[in-house]
Amino acid sequence: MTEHRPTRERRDEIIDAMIEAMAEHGYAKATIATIAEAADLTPGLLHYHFPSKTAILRGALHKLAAQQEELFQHITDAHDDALDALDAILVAMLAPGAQAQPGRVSAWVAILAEAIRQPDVAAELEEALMNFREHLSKLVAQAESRDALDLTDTSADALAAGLLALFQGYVTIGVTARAVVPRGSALTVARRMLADFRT
Amino acid sequence: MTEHRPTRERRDEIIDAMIEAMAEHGYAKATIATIAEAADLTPGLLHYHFPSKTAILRGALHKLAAQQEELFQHITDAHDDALDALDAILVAMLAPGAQAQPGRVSAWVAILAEAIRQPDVAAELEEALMNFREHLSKLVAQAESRDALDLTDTSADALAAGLLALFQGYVTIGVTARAVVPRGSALTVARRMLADFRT
Amino acid sequence: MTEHRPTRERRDEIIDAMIEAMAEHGYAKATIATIAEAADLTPGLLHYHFPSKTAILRGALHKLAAQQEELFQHITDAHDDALDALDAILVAMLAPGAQAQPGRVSAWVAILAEAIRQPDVAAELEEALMNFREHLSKLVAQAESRDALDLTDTSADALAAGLLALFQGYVTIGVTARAVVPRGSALTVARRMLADFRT
Amino acid sequence: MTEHRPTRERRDEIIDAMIEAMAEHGYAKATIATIAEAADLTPGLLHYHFPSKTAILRGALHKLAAQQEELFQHITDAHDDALDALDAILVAMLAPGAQAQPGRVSAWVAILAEAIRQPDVAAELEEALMNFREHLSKLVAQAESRDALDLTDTSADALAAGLLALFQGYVTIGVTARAVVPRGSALTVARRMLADFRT
DNA sequence: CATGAATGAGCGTTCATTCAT
DNA sequence: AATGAATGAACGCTCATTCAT
Repeated sequence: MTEHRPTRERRDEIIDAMIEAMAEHGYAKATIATIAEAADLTPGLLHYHFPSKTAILRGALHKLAAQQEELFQHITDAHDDALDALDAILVAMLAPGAQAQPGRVSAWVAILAEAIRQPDVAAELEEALMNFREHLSKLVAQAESRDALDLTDTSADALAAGLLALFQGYVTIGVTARAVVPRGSALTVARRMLADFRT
Repeated sequence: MTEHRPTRERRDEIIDAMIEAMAEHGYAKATIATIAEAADLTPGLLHYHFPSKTAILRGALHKLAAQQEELFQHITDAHDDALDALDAILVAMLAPGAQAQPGRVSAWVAILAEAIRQPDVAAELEEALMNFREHLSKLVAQAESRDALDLTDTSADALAAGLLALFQGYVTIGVTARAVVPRGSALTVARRMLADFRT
Repeated sequence: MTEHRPTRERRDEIIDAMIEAMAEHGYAKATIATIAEAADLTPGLLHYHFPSKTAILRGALHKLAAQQEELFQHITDAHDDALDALDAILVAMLAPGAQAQPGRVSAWVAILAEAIRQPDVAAELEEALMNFREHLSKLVAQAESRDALDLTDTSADALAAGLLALFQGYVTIGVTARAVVPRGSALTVARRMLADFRT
Repeated sequence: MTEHRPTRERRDEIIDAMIEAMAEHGYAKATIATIAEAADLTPGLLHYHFPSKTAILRGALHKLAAQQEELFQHITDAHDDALDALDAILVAMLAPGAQAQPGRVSAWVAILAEAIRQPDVAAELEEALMNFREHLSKLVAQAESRDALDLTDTSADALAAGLLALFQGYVTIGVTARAVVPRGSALTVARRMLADFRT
């Protein structure tokens, strides 16, 4: 019999189990039973701690986003110059072997797909992406204010969104059709895509 | 009673019905019954023409890809200069209102999600993306050969893949979290991302 | 394997099976599986023919009410005099052994209980009871027009509703606490309750 | 943390909570968790004080019946004449607005429904109804002994049961199909139904 | 080719009850 | 006496697939 533990900890375990399950099978096949088994729990317990499967999914999305945001923040803190920080983020997202946890990426893409048909997931996703964009936007704006970037005809938000789209696209293709992107080319290309904005 | 018609036409109708159904509800809710109704057929008949639901999905992916490829080809044929053609493709993919059929985009993203867990779908998707890349790659290579593009440190395939990733990312975000991308910014940003490669 | 049959017939079989199951166990315990087994069908088939369990319940209510109404009509047709018809209905409802099918009565009470929490069932029930009342009301009004009944201070609808309440009460108590009503007393008492209205 | 209190009081609180919960949602939706919340207790504690959910239900039935019996007794005590007391009970049960607590009535009908499938509940219900009948029976017998009622061809128990059926029927219809009974007609009709027994 | 009823495994969810603390 | 996490069986329902006609 499973030991008793406070809800807070159990919820976290369940979320981790869902991420794990989604990484392998996508959301639809990440059944309550599968998740429960992965966490060595019973199906009933999952619904004791969460009102629905979607709620677990939202929890997973929130956690993945928080970890990503944490990574961005960590990189940002480690660099004095905004442009350096931006480049370091490019490296973290696109360098070969950067996606250290391919499972997490699969889980992320699975969440994207769910967002299409579950409005509450879409809302949570939008919030997360908005946070990422804000983070990138701040760096871009800082660089511009030091005349390190030229945003003529466009805006910090626009460029940040473009970078986000680039990340998202590379990641998605990486999971579904790896061979399309020449090995190691993502970082190089992304850097040159950013180059024209540099002064 | 529905009139008898050759398999080839029926298959096409079924595929259209699946695309339509997926556009509205995603893959999971695009049930055989729903598709059958949309195509004004009976569930049994779908399995007469296709061995499985996945097979219909592959057909849908194939058709959407073919239509996209056709669009690329049409644009390419209409421009003498490779760089002009590339720009026209950017416009077609990213200009505001370019995604004239948001349903098709939803269907496309739904297919992406399925590709994660269905290897045969992933294979078909990879083939389609590879074709797109080849098309873009050819245009890039042509432009380079005329010294209109500078691919130092990278390759035509790499740049083509980057553009593809950018399209994919913008499209995905557009469907799931529209507010993240400032209205009308996609095309402008994409053009400047390409600018550094121009000579 | 069960033979194929048109939906109309299957629906009727399923409704009968639900009535049977409710008679024995009430609605909550009349599970889809139980009903299916009683009709020698598979659970999935029940949902092929009905959208929900409640829909089957509504069907059962409709059928029971129709049969009751048919009985009323048959009795009415068999008597020239409205008062004779009313008395014959009292006999049919309250005479000892009148409730030839105690199971049907149990099913009816189970439906009553469901009507409390399912608004759509309540609506269907109200319609059925209204029909009964109308039928009794017409008989009462006929009798009054021939000066066989005196409705001073009240109305045909009111008396009809009172009779309905009396039926309902006797039937309910008969199913849940039989010993409370002295054997054979229901018809006698009901007749005397009606007596004061007679001229 | 809830203060410790003797079992007797806790049991009463739990029973009240169940009545409250049933009034709103019927028996099936009156879950242990809901009841516990309403009583500001924990689920585990309910099973400390009661062996099962049915036991709580029996307690609720007992309490509602006791309150009804108390009302009957109070009315009886307030009238010297048995016939006056009977009439006052009719008023209390059937006058418009008499059912001051519609929730209690809903709870009562919900209990009726449970009695169909739970024999121990049926036994408790029968006992309660028997007590009501005895009470009415005593009043009827008293009136007869004073030659105020004529029970030729029937008995005090029979008439008492008939009145009980009438109450039950009006109450049941009132909860499930209010429109069937013309507003304010119940008391008038019931009085005339009793009239023929009067001397 | 075509129909649509039939199948059955599997899904998310509920909930009375148990039990370690 | 009290907590609240844990259990597990059962529920209504979905749906790709099969098949008699």
